[in-house]
Amino acid sequence: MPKYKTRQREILLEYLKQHADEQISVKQIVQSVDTQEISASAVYRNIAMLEREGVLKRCVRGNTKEICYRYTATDSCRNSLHLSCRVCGKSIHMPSTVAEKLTGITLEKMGFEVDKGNTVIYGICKECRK
Amino acid sequence: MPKYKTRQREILLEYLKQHADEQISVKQIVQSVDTQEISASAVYRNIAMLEREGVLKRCVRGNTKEICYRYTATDSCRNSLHLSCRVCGKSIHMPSTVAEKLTGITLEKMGFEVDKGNTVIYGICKECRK
DNA sequence: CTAGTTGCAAAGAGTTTGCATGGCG
DNA sequence: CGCCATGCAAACTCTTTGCAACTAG
Repeated sequence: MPKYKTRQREILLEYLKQHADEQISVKQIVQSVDTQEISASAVYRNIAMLEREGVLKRCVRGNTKEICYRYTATDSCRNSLHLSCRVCGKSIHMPSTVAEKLTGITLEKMGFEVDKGNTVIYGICKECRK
Repeated sequence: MPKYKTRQREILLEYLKQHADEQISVKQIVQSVDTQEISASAVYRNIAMLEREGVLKRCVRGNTKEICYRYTATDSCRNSLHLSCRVCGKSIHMPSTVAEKLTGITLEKMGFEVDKGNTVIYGICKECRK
């Protein structure tokens, strides 16, 4: 939660919301947003802050060397497991019926309580497997 | 499989074997090995080659910004899921019987093939739940 | 001998930081 | 007005690359 509301922050948040389903790198953001509107350093500073605040979650996309972020303010993400394709970078929401099954097994067999909102399962999605 | 066997490569492979259980970044390697023995650029070039050859596997380490590698000539870690406790920080290895069950469900229900070596499930462990 | 490999230094790429200016509340 | 945020440019760090010298096979 930023202290002030600035035009730059609105632009950045708007961009992030529009890409809420993807995992994007800061570099990508910097290259996508209009540099006339928001400078690179402001992007970096804001991203770091949003990560600190828990609005963005750091994740890694398999086939690049870049650290990526996912926008997690929309609480659709908060309590569900996500699958992340290391090939296309897509983030897939796992239906709660399936998620409950997985977390149930983990709890039963391992005594481990899965934090769904914070767990990302990496692998290869249906389309990319073909 | 390198074409030639050089002293630098032996040093690097020796280092990697000794850290086979860990996920290390190239930066770490560069800082650890004796620069008198092997230059940074040789480390980078060799790591890239070993990755291409499948000897090293790129993987994700949760809380850092670095891309890490794991030596996978020994396939001990390659095929197992890990649980990470948010409270005590412990990393727990999940037995393959349980892991197979989870990945099986994910594949069946979602068509998603889980990359076990790269996935970390966050949550709270048995002891910390009490 | 030949082709792959190395070290060095320079170039690149991405990210962080210091500082003066600007703007939100 | 006070403080936080921004833009710019410089500094930094990590990584890649060009090139001449070296070396394994």
